[in-house]
Amino acid sequence: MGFSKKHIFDEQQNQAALITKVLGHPARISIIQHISQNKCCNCNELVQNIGLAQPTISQHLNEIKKIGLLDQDAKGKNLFYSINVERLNDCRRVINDFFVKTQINCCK
Amino acid sequence: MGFSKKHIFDEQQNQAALITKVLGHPARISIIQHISQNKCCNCNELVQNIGLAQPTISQHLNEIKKIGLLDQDAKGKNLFYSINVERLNDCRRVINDFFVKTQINCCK
DNA sequence: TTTGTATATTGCAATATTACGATAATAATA
DNA sequence: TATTATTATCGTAATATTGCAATATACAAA
Repeated sequence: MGFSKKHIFDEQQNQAALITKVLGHPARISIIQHISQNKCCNCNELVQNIGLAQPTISQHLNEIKKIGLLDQDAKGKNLFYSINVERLNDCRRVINDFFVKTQINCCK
Repeated sequence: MGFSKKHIFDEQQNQAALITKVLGHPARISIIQHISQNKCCNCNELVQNIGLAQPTISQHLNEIKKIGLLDQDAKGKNLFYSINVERLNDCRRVINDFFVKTQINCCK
């Protein structure tokens, strides 16, 4: 198969899984960290810094955009990325909720 | 390709990515939640409750074991799973660290 | 307009993931 | 011992992911 049977799970479960799936690659973790550390970060800088080919970085950026974590600011031929902090907090909350609920259930 | 170039990333990045990758499937989120809610939960109960075939559940359980999140207790022919709460907290900490650091970088 | 720079898209190869039927392995019970 | 119940493993099909070369696109500067 290869595909996931998403319809048998609820909204929350699919949402948590989607967010963690996007984070579930070291390149994407690294990209997010690098963008957060460098206010004006374009694709080329990521390519230089991370050591993956430009199309690969572009592809990973697209995955990260899927959960709304990236803002873009086009300045001439440059495209500067930044983290959407609100969305970052949303994601953090969703994952934290999962951990909190799981832990509470375990310990009662 | 299909494989990830893990060697170009640091320990922390790979660790965060590994944990989130394991959590990045709704079936595994669901399995973890179900085990946490039911003290004595065996494979069969998960199969009944989640609606995936027994080999599929078994496979997902193996993925979750990769990050040490599951304890097993064999009672006769039954195998009862429970959450390793220490490991759960470890994972929570790793992911939380990622979010905290990213957020701090964004807002300075 | 031509050239150069930055990013996206396309196409493809290699590998990984997801799912399940069939079967094996293990242990309790009749 | 034969049967039954529970879980793991094997094999396989379908799909997804990862990575990159080649190419396209968009914009700025010469």
